[in-house]
Amino acid sequence: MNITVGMSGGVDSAVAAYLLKKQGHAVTGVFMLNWEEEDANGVCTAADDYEDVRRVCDVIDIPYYTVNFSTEYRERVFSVFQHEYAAGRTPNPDVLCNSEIKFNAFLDFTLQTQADALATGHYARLTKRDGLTMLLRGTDRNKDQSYFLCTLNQRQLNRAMFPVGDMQKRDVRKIAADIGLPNAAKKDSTGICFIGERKFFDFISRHVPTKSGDMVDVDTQKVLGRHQGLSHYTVGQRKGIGLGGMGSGAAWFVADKDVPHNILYVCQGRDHPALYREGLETEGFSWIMGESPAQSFACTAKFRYRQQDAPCKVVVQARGVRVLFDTKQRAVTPGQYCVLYDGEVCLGGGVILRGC
RNA sequence: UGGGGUGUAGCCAAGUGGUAAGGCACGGGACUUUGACUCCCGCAUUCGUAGGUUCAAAUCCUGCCACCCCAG
Repeated sequence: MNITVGMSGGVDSAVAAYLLKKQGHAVTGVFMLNWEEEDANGVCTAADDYEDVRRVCDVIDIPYYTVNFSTEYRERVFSVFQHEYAAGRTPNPDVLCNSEIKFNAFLDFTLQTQADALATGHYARLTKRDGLTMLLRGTDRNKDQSYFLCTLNQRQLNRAMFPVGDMQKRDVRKIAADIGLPNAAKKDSTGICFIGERKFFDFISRHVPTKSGDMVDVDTQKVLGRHQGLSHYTVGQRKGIGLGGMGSGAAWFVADKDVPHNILYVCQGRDHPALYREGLETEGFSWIMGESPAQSFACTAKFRYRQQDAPCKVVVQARGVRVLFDTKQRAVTPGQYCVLYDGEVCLGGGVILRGC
């Protein structure tokens, strides 16, 4: 097969490319440049990453080149990111990036280049069942990235390959080291995909209009201070509230946001009841199989990445799903994705409209 | 300008003669392909201020300053 590997400069995609080449496929490494802003130090990290791609591909001995989807990224991912924050929600741009850029704009592009499939270094697995492509959690429980792939559809998954999805991260690094890949010990990348680690407060300030307002105690309704713009806060957040020396002495957390009135509601104590929700509703829901398994059913849910699965009941609604947790969950956050799982199988995901 | 009280880090607050607890906030790091959470580390040579007593004072004494309360 002719396989294009989306290469980031990291070990996972590098080893993915190596494994496919070793299996006899015709592999081409492609580096995507989707964000052209320098970081706080004036450094363009993408240049360093591409340099790693070059060196890796030389070692593996495969052709490589770079493509630029920064326009598509800005229009289809970043604009949504901005609108969501402006609306008081906390978006997950990386989920959107997978469905709109990597496995959409980029996938289409690679197919036009005669590639048969697009491989990435994601920790997730694919398997066929009844003619459908199922998305499974990555074998490495600590690295599982199926959450980020929750909105991919059959068309996209049918052309996708995740060569390291059934491996442990440490084994991936070992292979990288064994074959002499220069990035074998490179630190895992973090931050928004393609944008990278940022001082988030400043980043939001630059890209989203913010307006300061009152911080109100959810219990007493008293104004305790000023917030610096609702977009800077996420439900359940502790950092940045700046309150101290009051009440019980415990830390304060963001309980809720009133966007129309520009009020940040805060509460004291990590386990304050105001932080808990019985369930949630999503706006729309993307089913991996194309449709829901039933009108209502039991399964587990993650409503943020790297969170333990919460057992729940799901009811499919006209738009989206309604999820009722077996036990109350802390900090259900509008804008984040609620991803459903049936054991190893990722059923799909939808954006959280509200906790309830 | 009679009486009483209080002044310890950005905030709250232990400590009443033996060489500055703790919490919150904040900063840094770890974790992490979102944002958060979490964890770890750091954070008052100094206790309103000026003197005095003492081997030794945030702790005792005196003056001054500030704030609060009661009475005027």
